[in-house]
Amino acid sequence: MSETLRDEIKEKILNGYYNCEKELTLSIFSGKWKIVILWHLGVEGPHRFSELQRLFPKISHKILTNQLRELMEDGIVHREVYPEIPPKVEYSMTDLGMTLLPIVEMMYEWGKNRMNQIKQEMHVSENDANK
Amino acid sequence: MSETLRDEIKEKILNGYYNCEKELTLSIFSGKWKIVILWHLGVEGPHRFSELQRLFPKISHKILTNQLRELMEDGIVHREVYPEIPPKVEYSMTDLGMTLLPIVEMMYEWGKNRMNQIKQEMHVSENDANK
DNA sequence: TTTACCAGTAACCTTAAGGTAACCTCCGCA
DNA sequence: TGCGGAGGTTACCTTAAGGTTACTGGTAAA
Repeated sequence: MSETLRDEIKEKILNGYYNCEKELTLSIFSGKWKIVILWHLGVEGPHRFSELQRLFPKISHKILTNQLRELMEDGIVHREVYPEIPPKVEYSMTDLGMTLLPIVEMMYEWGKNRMNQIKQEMHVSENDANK
Repeated sequence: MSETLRDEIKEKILNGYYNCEKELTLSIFSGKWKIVILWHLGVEGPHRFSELQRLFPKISHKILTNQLRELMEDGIVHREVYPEIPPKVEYSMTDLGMTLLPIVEMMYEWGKNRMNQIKQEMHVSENDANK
């Protein structure tokens, strides 16, 4: 089977876990940090591990490794090791990963609009409370 | 604050849990059955509870209720109760929900393409194994 | 009288995702 | 001698999502 897909996902495909192909897509980028990682790698280009750490101060070392590894196994992200001292490891989007970007961008636009609506409603209800 | 958003999500917004607005979007439709529910309601129109159950034989009663309730709380799905015997409850997309459909459709297209690639690679590797 | 339909609720259990904290390695440098 | 920076791994813990099972209500049909 495909060499660029996590075993867990392969299993789900074979077991008929998915009702529809869109759930495959969701499996790829659902993960607490994945879409933001994709965004940075896709829009800004390759990043070192420590750069990503600095971008997301709240993510722990292990979790970042983990999220990147899964993205790699799914063929979305490429890992390039430079044999230097101290080590340098760069993560970048694969061609396949880039095809995911339009979806992420739509999610960004939708989320931005929705967030604005929510904040407006929030202010309205604050005013209501002050009556 | 907004009356059409789950308390859990409101909390996440206030706590600065999200790094970016796209994660709000993801929160809305990440859930094992949500995107397929959205798809059916969005493309085919309103459905009764029992119709949805028949569409997804593997989903349990409680889980379906749960997924629908969350979608309602987030303002994506509308619930209409008809005071009949036996009870009739119809679920449909809200206007807000419909704005989510393009994203779901892109996820479907991406997933379909990716699934085809995977199946091709699968056959290739099967042939390799038979050499 | 019992069964089935339709929708919902509550108690409980299981698993996987996310997170913490400690370790390791290789080297340069003070 | 020992610290610091690069990236990584391991053991362990916590939480929430998903799931099973069994209960409720009212009525119509067998």
